[in-house]
Formats: sequence, structure tokens, C-alpha cells
Amino acid sequence: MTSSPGFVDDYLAYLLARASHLISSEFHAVVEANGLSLMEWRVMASLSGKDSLSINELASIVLAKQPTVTKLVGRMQGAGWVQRCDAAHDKRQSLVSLTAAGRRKVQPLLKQAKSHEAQVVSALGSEPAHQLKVMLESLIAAQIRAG
Amino acid sequence: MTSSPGFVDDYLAYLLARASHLISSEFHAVVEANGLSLMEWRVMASLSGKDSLSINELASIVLAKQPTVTKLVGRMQGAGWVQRCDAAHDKRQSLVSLTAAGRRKVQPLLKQAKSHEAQVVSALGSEPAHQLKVMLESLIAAQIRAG
DNA sequence: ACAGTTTATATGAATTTTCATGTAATGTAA
DNA sequence: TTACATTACATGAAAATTCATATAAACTGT
Repeated sequence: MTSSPGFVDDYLAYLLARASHLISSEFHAVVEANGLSLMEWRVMASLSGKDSLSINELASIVLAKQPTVTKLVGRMQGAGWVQRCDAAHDKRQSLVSLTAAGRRKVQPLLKQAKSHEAQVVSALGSEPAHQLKVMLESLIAAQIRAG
Repeated sequence: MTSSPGFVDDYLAYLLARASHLISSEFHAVVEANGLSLMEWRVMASLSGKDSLSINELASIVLAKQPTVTKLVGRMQGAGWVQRCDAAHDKRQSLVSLTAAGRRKVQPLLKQAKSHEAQVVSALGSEPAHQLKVMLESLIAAQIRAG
């Protein structure tokens, strides 16, 4: 019922999709308890590292399309979590950054994310989890070169 | 630019999401060249194994929500690729199966999916790819037990 | 500097997804 | 069997996403 022998979607592709969906779903509950959607969380988590990111950079990081991110950021700006400013050197770019309120909002989630990660890692075992990460990174790197 | 040091989303969660998105995106192009959306492909690939699947089974396999699948299947039925019939033992269930046209439609994609998988596996190396699959399966199994 | 091209983002319309809820069939316990 | 709870699916309204395209700024070669 929960597994699906016979389904293909390119086995590896399906395993990745299912694993990703599973992990994200788990944390999704935590994210929503904090009053954010998964995408809002991704945007804010991405921004919490950097000073600011352009719309396109954000889109590539959060794995969404540009118009989606433009509108998502618009809503988040309305909520007071992020702000835009035009880039000094390239007026086409719209640089997005967290507001103070946004930083306060995302702060607890960053901790909960680490704690969730630790849970998953300990369920997998620390060494296998590390190997999994290495492989995922190499898969990603391989595809980037191929693109 | 393409990688994202500083982004969290729970590192492992993000790696999984990114890897999954990458692999799916690649094949997405092939899928669309055959006139299907990614979700339509997933539904048809799932069905191509089994005789039929209920709406809920499909939803759980293709990682979408029930109303989404109900409407997706409705559109696919309109296109003539799938058909519904009420289950004999449980009249609430709506069993979805491929039509002859649907089978013809998905046939070439199943082959292309295998070929794409082979490409990815060979890029990763056969043994690492195998280990990756094993780990993903164990991760999925672990989460299922935890749920 | 100029015309042509590319790049970054925005936006309207159409499509899809989602939420909340409705309906009907099944299961359960008295 | 009669209530009551649960399960499977459908559906309307709202929200989000996507596609195609518009706009404006940077880049290119002449």
C-alpha cells in the first residue's frame, strides 16, 4: 500500500522523490505550526544565510520558477518578512532580504530544522547518513556538469 | 550560483529535494515531448504496472493529495488515457486503469525512463548508485516505521 | 552612440492545486 | 437493526502556480 512495486518514474528518480517528499512532509508540520508554508520557509532559510539574494537566485535555490518566486516574495513582503531593494550595479535585479521581523520569524525554525535533521541522521545512522549526503552531492554535481 | 552554501532546509532534506528536482527535471523534458505532464506520467507509469489503482492509492504513490488526483484523473479520463470503474466490493472506491490508448501513450516513455535511469546510474557509477538506492530505501522504510 | 540581443523581473490570463466540506458507502457496537 | 464513527471520493471556492509575454536595463559589435 505504502510502497509501490511496479511503479517506475525511473526507479532512482522515484526513490529520490519519495524520500524527499517524506522528509519534507515531516518538517512541513513544524513549518506550518510556525505559520509558514514550505516555500516561505525555504525562502527565509535561504535568505537567513546571505545578506540578500536576487529573484532568480532564490528561484534556483528553492527549486521554483521565477514568476512563482516573484509572487511568493510579493506576499512575503506584504507580511513584512522580507524587503526588496534594487541592486546598485544592475537596476534590473530585485534584491530580496529578510526584515528584522522575518529574522525573528525564521529563527526558531532554523533550530528546529537542525534538530529534525539530527533525528533523521540518528535514525539512519551517522555514517550511512554521511555517505548518503556525499552521494547526493556527487549526483547533483554530476548533473550540473552534464547540463 | 547553482549551489547554495548557507541554505538550510535541513541539509539532508535540501539535498534530497535538489537531487530529486534535478533528476525529475531532466526527464520532465522527455515527458513533455511526449505530450504529458510530470504528474500524468507518474499516474500512467504507476498504472502500467498494476491492473488498477484506487484514487487514494494513486495519491500516495504519486505523492499528491486526493483532490488533486481526483481532478488529474478526471482530465486524463477526458483525454482518453485512463478509465474509472467502481470497485465491486467497495462502491466508494473509484478504480482507475489505463485504456488501450493510455497504454500506447505510456509505452515509449517507459523505455525512455529506463534509458534515462541507466544514464544516471552510469554517471554515478553502478556500485555507488546501488548503494544510494539502498540508502534511500532504508530512509523511506525508517520514516514509515516512525510514522 | 546605435541597433540588435540578451538578461532580470513583472504581470495578466489560464491552469492547477488546495482547503474545507459534502455525500455516499462501509464498519462498529449496542 | 439502529445509531455513530470512519472511509473513499467528489466538488466549489479560494489560493497558488504556470505560461506567455511585456518592460526595462545591460551587453555586443559596429
